[in-house]
Amino acid sequence: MTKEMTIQDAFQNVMATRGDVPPKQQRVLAASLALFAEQGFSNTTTKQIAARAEVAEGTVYRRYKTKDELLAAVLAPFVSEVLPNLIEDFATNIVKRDYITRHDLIAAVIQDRLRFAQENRHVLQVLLTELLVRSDVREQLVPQVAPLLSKNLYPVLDRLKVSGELIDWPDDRIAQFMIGTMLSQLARGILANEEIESAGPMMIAFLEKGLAPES
Amino acid sequence: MTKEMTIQDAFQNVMATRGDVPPKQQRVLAASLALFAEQGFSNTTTKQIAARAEVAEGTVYRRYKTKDELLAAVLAPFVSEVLPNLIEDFATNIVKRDYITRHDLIAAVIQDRLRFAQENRHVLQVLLTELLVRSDVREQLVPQVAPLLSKNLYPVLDRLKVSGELIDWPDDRIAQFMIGTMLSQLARGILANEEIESAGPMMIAFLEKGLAPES
DNA sequence: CGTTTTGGTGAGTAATCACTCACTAAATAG
DNA sequence: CTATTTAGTGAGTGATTACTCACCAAAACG
Repeated sequence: MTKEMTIQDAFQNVMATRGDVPPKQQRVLAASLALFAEQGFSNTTTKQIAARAEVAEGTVYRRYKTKDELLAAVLAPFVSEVLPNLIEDFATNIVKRDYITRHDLIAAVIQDRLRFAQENRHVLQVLLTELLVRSDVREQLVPQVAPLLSKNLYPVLDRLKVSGELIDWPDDRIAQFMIGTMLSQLARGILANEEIESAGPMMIAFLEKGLAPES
Repeated sequence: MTKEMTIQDAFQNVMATRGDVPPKQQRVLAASLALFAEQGFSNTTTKQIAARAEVAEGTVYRRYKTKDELLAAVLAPFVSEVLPNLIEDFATNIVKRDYITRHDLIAAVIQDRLRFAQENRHVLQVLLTELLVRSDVREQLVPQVAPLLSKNLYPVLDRLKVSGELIDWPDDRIAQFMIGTMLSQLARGILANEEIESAGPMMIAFLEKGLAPES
């Protein structure tokens, strides 16, 4: 029942809210995402975007007044729609069970999120790059994502700690190790042009043992 | 006995080889590294570099003919001197012991490398960012780093697998999880402006359990 | 129907960029 | 000493950039 929402879905969500977006504007957004992922934001010119979207350069500036607004328009729906939906969906699915094992939790996190990372790897790559380079992006996104984890993931972790299923480390540290393990797979996908999916079972086993409580 | 070589040492090594480099050129390299880390390579202008190094803009181009060469000059000594030294040093220290436990290995990797990451976090940040964005950097560095791991780390891993100290997974997967765990800490340092050092013991415990052989 | 609004165009512009070059200063060589 | 090389300078340059604007076409409105 997990939603497999891609960035395209999110675009359409946002668009549905604001009336339908003309097709050429959608092409501009798609071209921007593709080029930002391939070359990075600041190595991409508005001329290139116009060329790939097959529109005039003026069209690029019709809706978004600056290149920065264009970046925001690409990333914002992902952060404010896609990501929250995914996390909340995960939380409600896990929380409603009476009893959760460590394996349940980790398998759920890894399997769904790995698919998600595979589908949205372009946005993730752009987001990651800009996080490293631009402090303004950092300062906007960190306070938006952090509470999502606090509200949805951390309560589940606490439940598992109480029932002796999970090691008693700070929630943010456990989250760090889970995210880091997935990140390593994403990095591998980018560096070696490798498929992400197949490593699932090993990642689950690794996390399951690494996060087991002290015997 | 681990060498704590910083990028400055590496600069001086390379400089010693090629005769002494004039002080203004060193200032150019230092200013470049600082600005690349703060703003990213392509958001940094040669004018800014000249200003921070307090030299004329022409001086920036005296030794390095293009901005790209300047990036290479900043990254190259790190990859071709600092990194190999570190890895080989680690390997010889570990290999000469008769018997290694999983704990020995992981503690050695984490403790030394964490210090290293802390000291060289600026170069690492630049390197990481450009790896995400520029395929030419990727294609130059991957084949230079991969054999280092194959020659120095993988034999040690194999020994541990044989003696039942380590889970029987492919070497590259084990390396991935170790690197990923450290990367997660680096990411945390960048995102939250947090000190890196303190998390050592938890990272060691996490990896030690996660990489234990199946009971 | 005329009028207004909306989406789209592409030549044009001011600013900025990486990079050059003619030149000076000083060190080194012979 | 002169001659040559090396380090450094900063005004200048052509190319490129993000962005603008006068204009057009068609749809929506009344």
